[in-house]
Amino acid sequence: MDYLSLLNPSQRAAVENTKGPVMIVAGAGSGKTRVLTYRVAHILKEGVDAFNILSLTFTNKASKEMRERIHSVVGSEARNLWMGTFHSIFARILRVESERIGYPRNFTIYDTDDAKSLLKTIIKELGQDDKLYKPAGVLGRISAAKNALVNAGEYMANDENTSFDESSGRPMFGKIFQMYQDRCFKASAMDFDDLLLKTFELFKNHPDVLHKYQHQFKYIMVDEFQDTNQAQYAIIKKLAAVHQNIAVVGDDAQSIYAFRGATIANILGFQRDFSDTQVFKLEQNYRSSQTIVEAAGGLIKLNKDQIPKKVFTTNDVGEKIKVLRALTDNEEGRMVASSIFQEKMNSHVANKDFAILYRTNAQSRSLEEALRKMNIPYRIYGGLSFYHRKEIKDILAYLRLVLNTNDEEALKRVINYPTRGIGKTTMDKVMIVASENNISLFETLERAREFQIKGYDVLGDFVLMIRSFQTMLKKPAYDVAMHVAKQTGLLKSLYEDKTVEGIARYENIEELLNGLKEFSVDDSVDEDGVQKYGILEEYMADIALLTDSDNEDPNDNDKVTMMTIHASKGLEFKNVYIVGLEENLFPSQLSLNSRQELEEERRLFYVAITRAMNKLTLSFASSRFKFGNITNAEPSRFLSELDPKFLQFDALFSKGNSNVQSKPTVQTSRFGKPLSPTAKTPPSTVGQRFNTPTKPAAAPPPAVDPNFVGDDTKNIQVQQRVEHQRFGFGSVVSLDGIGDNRKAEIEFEQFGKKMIVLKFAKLKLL
DNA sequence: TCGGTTCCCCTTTTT
DNA sequence: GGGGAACCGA
Repeated sequence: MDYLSLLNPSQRAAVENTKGPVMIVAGAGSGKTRVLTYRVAHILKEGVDAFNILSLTFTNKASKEMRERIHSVVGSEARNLWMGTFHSIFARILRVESERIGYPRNFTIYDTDDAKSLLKTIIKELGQDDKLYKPAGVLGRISAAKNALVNAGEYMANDENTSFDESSGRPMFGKIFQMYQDRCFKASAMDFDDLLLKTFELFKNHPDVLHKYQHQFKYIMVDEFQDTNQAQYAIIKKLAAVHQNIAVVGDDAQSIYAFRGATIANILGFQRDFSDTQVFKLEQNYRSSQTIVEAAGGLIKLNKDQIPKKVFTTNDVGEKIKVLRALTDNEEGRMVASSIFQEKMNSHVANKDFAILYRTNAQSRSLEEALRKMNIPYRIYGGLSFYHRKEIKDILAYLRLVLNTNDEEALKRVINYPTRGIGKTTMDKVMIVASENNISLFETLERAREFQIKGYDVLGDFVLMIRSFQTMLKKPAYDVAMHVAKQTGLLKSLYEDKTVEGIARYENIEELLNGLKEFSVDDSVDEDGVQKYGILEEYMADIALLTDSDNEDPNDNDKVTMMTIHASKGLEFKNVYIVGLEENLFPSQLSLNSRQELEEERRLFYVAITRAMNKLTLSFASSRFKFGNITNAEPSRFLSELDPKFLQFDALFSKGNSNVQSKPTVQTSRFGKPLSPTAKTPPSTVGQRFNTPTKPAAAPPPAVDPNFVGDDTKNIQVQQRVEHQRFGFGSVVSLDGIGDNRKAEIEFEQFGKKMIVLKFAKLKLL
């Protein structure tokens, strides 16, 4: 295959210059994956062994896709490439080298839930308040430290850290960090960040190990370089130090993980650390229409932090970007669904050519509902992924425990599920004994009788059960898992649950077991001609870092894609809908504190726009459900940051509302209050054609007085008598929250107690 | 100890 | 509007 002829000059240069440090600045849609693919193929054609090539990507999806594409160029040799995510490649190295850092080879990888749960346990053990030391917050700070290559000991030794924690009222932070590390170690577990930090430390403290990998990886490639953090960069810098054949590919305009420690400084650092770096810029966009490319380019220019480049395209001008305005989030869903339906009818595009992108996972609900009603098949990526479902985590926890009885989080999860009479009291006792004797929970269970723990017989049964599973570990993974599912009673308890959710859970377990079966069967044979099969240990190592979308059924993929913008990076679709373009949602409320954060949101919008090939539709709603309350929403500032010449507003806008784009009108449609004439929305023009159930826009409950005017509630007091536009008379019982979150608990004469968010409620003070 | 209920907090974004 | 923890009664 003459792949070189498929490349433009700068792409070709990026592929052919395989020696020395290379930086490829690749604009959106500029054929980055193609370049990376052919570059690997090219290196292989030069006679380099696949084992000597390391290619790091950011997501499983990206690495899988790239491996497949390389496979199609060079054939089965692609199998031997070291190609995967940072986390999975480093986990693999850490398992091989585990004894150097005192871990067993089959260490557990704690996911975020495990980590938070462990932190919570520690915080309670230290007698601290978990409102002050919020597990998620503590984990975030630990994570930030690790990503900056600071371990617990170093953290505590640094005055700046300790005084910061003291002044922020969290003097115990260092201690918690230290204990967390100790407990992870005792549990033979690592969290995601440990996979990076410990790899770094492994290389730093064991030069012979570093030497080995430095010489093994003669060629290194890093995709999405703009999203690497300090730890990731430090590791690849070490690995590349000998051969210096390192190519990084990235686009600063698509850097959207600064919140997680990714730093653009790596791009600048690279050229400093590798002084003779060749830089190639890929600026021709092959993906999107001119309209889309130029609209996106105009938007991203508003950012101060960026490396200047000029992305251009020779594609058609294409259609304008449509902007849909809805009254509610539900209507937004209907409008998007109708639009997709219509588009399919008119242009004969497949479901899989559509993507709906949103800022937060929570937005998927209204869209799902609308698509379902119109019988449009869809698939949601991310969110509560398969491996995070309770029933899946339960069975995996059993399997984790069988492989690693030190795994405290797994043990706590399954010890009383299905219930076997081991409750909180017993477990509290077990945990105390364990920590007094400095032994694991599992060992404590084994010696429960010796420690005179009440209920030692039941505990003993549990231990025996786990031990009996361990005798099967050399059998195919599927056999073990099936046995575990049956013996623990887990399968039975799910089978007996005939609720809709129960059936779904049972099916999920079936799906997991099917996956295991597939994994267990291996059509190859070993040297002795014996059929090989996958064992549990291998399976668990494989899936620990899988989050979603890897068990895709290729025969069942003509579906509309729904995902967060973050998850969409690197993908492309013919028709893209970006929904929820509202202030405080996109850009996120939490990003409004600094220019840097706002610019990251803008880059995120840039990423979203540039996913689209042919048609792009943006939408927003004037009101949206948030925390169970209807909240008003203003159109996003990002809408007015797009050059209006690229936009086409839907019918609503044209009706005497010409300036709506620069200064969006906000409708207060809360609780069915009649809308001003301009906003009297007919069902969206597309919606009408398809019999969407005639929509009572905001689904308003009881009638309200349209002329009701609320008072300023700034000085509201407890016991204040009030009148609510819907609930009538009542008095304030208590007040809570500050600023926009200020809430009042009000006892209404006819409706009882209600929690009212003052910002949105219309209250008369009496 | 357990199951049901209330209540609280929540929302970025992901490996 | 939902999930999870805390709370409560049997």
